[in-house]
Amino acid sequence: MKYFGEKIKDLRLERNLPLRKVAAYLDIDTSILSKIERGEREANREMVTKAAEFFNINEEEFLTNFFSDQVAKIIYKENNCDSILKVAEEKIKYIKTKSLKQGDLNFDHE
Amino acid sequence: MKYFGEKIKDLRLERNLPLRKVAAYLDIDTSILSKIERGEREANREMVTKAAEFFNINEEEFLTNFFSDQVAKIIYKENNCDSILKVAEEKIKYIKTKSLKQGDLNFDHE
DNA sequence: ATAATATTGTCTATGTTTGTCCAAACAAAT
DNA sequence: ATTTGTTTGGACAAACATAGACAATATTAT
Repeated sequence: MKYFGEKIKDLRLERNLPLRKVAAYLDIDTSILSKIERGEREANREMVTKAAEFFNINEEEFLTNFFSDQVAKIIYKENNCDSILKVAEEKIKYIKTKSLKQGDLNFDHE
Repeated sequence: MKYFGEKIKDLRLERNLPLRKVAAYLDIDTSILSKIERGEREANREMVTKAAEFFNINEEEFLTNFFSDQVAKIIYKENNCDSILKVAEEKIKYIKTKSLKQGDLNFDHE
């Protein structure tokens, strides 16, 4: 049960790499990677993709970890998290079926 | 299957109120409420609470609607939404049990 | 002790969000 | 048709958040 940064760190240590190496690949400063690993800064989607590439890990797994962090972060303080997730799931299903014939619940708002 | 703003709008129209009235109670400009109703701007938690108060609606229901919007918005484009939600659920459970004895997965970052 | 690595804090640039204000568009009423 | 009330849109500015660069400090290993 680790958040994204921790996973990165684990992988990095597992392979005995310095921040420098990974940071270089992700094209960010070591200090930033350090912060990401400790949850002090947020990664972004691009970094997730690159990191999956770098560590040769299934990207989807990484993305799931990354996004679930974000979701958890938004709602973990609420006391009805379960219903929130349930409703969110329904909304997404709804969007995905509707989006075939032009979405109504438009989050993008073009 | 409506997003938060639409719900507000429905309630407002149901009761034949102008934006002005509701906006005044929420202490925001009418133009902003108009935008929220149409999904062009985001509401915030305080507005949700106040709106529940104003319309005399169960606050939790409102909050669920509000937060599920946010969750959906973040992940709806991904193709593994279901796993994301599932993992998020687990993470939250984990946080909530752990937080009794000092959380590890700290999103707040104290 | 030295060198490599990692962490931390500060600064700046940049972007995003948020609200205010005004004017245009629209609707309804008299 | 003109007035009145309502809704919407856009310009603008203030407040806020975020990312990254960099330098200083701390930690670890040899």
